[in-house]
Amino acid sequence: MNDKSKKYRSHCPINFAQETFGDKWSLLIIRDLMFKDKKYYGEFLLSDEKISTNILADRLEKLETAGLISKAIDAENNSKKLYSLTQKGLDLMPMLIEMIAWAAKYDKESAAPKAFIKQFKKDREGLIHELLTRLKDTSK
Amino acid sequence: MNDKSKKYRSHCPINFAQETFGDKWSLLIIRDLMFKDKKYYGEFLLSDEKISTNILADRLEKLETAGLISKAIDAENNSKKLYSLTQKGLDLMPMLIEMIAWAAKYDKESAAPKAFIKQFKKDREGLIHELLTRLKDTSK
DNA sequence: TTTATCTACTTGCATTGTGCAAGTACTTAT
DNA sequence: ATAAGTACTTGCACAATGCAAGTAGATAAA
Repeated sequence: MNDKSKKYRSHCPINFAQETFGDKWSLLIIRDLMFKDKKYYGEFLLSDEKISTNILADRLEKLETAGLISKAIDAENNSKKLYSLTQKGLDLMPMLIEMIAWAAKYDKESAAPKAFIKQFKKDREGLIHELLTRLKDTSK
Repeated sequence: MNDKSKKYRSHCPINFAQETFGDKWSLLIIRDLMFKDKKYYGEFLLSDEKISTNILADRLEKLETAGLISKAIDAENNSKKLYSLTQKGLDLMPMLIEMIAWAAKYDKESAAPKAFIKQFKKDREGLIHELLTRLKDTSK
């Protein structure tokens, strides 16, 4: 996309979300940033789902354009770039947590940690708060 | 897919969700069933995003195979088929509500009803309960 | 200081998915 | 008996994805 004139199929909120991060890969990148403390290009490439490098580059750029993530030079190594979630990206956490809870319920082989699901059922708000706090700490 | 051997890229819950309904159209169909009281093939075709008929047929089949929706003959008209959400599909409501809230926050032109967002902020659980109750009533 | 390695990409091409237009089959209304 | 409604299927062009290979700048090792 060269200009800012992205045309949405509609302004239905579900559609807006869909068009922003609803492809096969974007949410996996956000997951890696949000729950797996990944920060570097090379780390995203290592995820189980085996994203290919051209798609990763494309999605990182789209997510940055959409304002969900931001990119910076790593202070300790100028050849590395540091990716992180913006507030807009962090605000997806409640949605992702509901998604995880749903998948944990319906996927018999779900890899969702049991402690996570247990805490979700007991204290959803506390879980979200804890995760956000941890994210801010690790990015310092 | 001919057999049951669907191979997931991983059993990460985010990925499971993604592979179940993470294409460009599935969530819009679920939205129509969940919030817009649509039930018939022809009604889905009329949505603002203009899904094409071959894609709609394909997604309805996939969603049924995935157990998110079910299909029945309309009692009042044998040429019509009645689509509805299963429990597995209904269980996506919390996630969709979070998605709507996120999109309403970040899309300046969001079509999300203000009353909806207001109630979400004030009483999320009550909103979900109300919506589920209404769905069960209208399907009677 | 040259060479290798690391990191983040880009490019090319085959395969797969999507979008549009048209057609079909069964059911209901006239 | 004929037309219209409903839910699809088919064919083909175009776009997105997936894989393999290549490139460019920064850092580390000889």
